[in-house]
Amino acid sequence: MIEQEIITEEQKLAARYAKAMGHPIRMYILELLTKQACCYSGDLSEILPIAKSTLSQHLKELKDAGLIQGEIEAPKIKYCINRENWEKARQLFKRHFKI
Amino acid sequence: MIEQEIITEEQKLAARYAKAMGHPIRMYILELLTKQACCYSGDLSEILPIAKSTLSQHLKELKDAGLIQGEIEAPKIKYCINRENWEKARQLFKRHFKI
DNA sequence: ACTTTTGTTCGTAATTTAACGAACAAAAAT
DNA sequence: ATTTTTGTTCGTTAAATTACGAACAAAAGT
Repeated sequence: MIEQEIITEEQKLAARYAKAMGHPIRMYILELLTKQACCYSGDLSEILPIAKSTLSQHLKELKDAGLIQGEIEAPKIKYCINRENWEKARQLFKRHFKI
Repeated sequence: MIEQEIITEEQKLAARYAKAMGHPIRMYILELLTKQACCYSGDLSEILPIAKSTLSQHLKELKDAGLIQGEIEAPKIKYCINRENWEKARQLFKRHFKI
């Protein structure tokens, strides 16, 4: 055998998504985006009690994990859920929680 | 109003659970425990490619998040899912992912 | 009483995360 | 051609995470 892997790729991916969701601010953003399709980071910046640079970091993490995507609508950026990966995450957690 | 909270307690709790799940090792442990009821940490120690002290830390995190519980069966410790909190997490993620 | 088994705690180190303000970049508006 | 708006990047700091081996503790077995 080439490599004896104990932890599956699916578990790694599920952990990756979970980690991205593992902060109240990011959980808030994700829930907002599943409720209302899209939002501008400026809107979030007004609502959330954090510096805009911090918000930018959180958005980047969600983007890097693949859970959201940003579309330029100059000079703003419109953020939406990344449907494809969101569906993947949904399936993984569905199995994880046996829903 | 006393305090203008933007982020709900449910979002905080969901983020707490997500954070606990946000590591491949912990995801593996949780999935194992949902598949086979219980396990001893010694069993995990044999399977997983990490030091037993590191495993102990991961188990403590899952315990602190409330997702698992340990029962002493001297000299071993038997770990199980914490059914009550697991159900709470399941409900939170069910809503989060609209499952 | 001693040894073994089992798992935690301690001490340490490297890395990552979270947070801020300041500086910067890009494009729209004036 | 400036100014404004918008959001990222940079530099920094503090705290948390991940990891290890060594030391320790508790209880069972000999």
